[in-house]
Amino acid sequence: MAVEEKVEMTASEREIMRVVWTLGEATSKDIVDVLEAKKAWKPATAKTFIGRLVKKGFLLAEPEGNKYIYSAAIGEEDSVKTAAHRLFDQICHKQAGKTIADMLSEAPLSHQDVELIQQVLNDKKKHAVDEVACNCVPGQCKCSTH
Amino acid sequence: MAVEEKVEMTASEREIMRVVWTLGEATSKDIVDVLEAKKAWKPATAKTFIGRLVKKGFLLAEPEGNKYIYSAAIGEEDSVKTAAHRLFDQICHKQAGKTIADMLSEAPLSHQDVELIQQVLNDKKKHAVDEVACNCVPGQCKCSTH
DNA sequence: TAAAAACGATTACAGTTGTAAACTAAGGTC
DNA sequence: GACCTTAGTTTACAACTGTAATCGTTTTTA
Repeated sequence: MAVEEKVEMTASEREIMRVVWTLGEATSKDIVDVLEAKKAWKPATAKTFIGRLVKKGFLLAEPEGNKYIYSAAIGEEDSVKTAAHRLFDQICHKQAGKTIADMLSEAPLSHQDVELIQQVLNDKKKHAVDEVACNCVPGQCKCSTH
Repeated sequence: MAVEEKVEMTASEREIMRVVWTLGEATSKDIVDVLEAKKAWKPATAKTFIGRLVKKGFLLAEPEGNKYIYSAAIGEEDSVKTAAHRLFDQICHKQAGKTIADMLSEAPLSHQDVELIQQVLNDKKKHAVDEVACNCVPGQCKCSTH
């Protein structure tokens, strides 16, 4: 089960996390260097985000000499999954299928990805329903007129 | 082509938009009533969001007597698509497939949805590549170790 | 017609976010 | 040992967000 992200991670903070997810363990210098190149952030900016991520509990800071070794407290996949959930929570369940179809049509995919998705889809075929139940409040989706 | 949302729509603002998308045209009262029921927002709160949406250009306000008739300046599907894009912009292209598979596996789908997705997937099969190109900065994804 | 209700506009105010400079303490360098 | 670099901490500050109260008008209602 995915980690519950009660606190939110912003897009900027995610940039920091990506470095840590990639490196496994990173010093602030590792992080600062990557983001200075990619986003032209000043070292102080990256450091602010590091501090906030530690405070939010997304980054672990292990003291090592006079500095810290940072590592992720949450997995990248879980985090992306949580972000995707947040998006889907904002739309009617009935629209989920269409939305996924949209994303799918625009995503760059490898043969392997296609294969994986096909497998999941096959499984879905067995459990699909005739009509997805609406999860909206009256007046907040067109289900009645569907 | 999807509308470019340079300005962002927050989750709270999207709640307002959903009412308008559903009703097509709405008065502030229509909106206030739905959100008062769903989110327990005070009328003033909903009105603040309405004002911000108008300023951001997501809502059109047509004067009608002493009030306004609100309508959406952007389609719901486009908006959801844009939001999905923003999410995918935050992850490595190589992860798109896996992420879609995750979302797919958790989404509530109807037979019709499954059919639609299967069609898109079939099309994808023809254009899938052997390996998706990484769109990351060095140090920000594990492509080198893939 | 005087009071009440409704509507939009203005103001408020704390918390979050993006962006960073300044400060401080520890370590390495000449 | 005096100084520069480095890492972390503190402070700054404007914009955006969530959450609303209040104000000024207009419209409805008793």
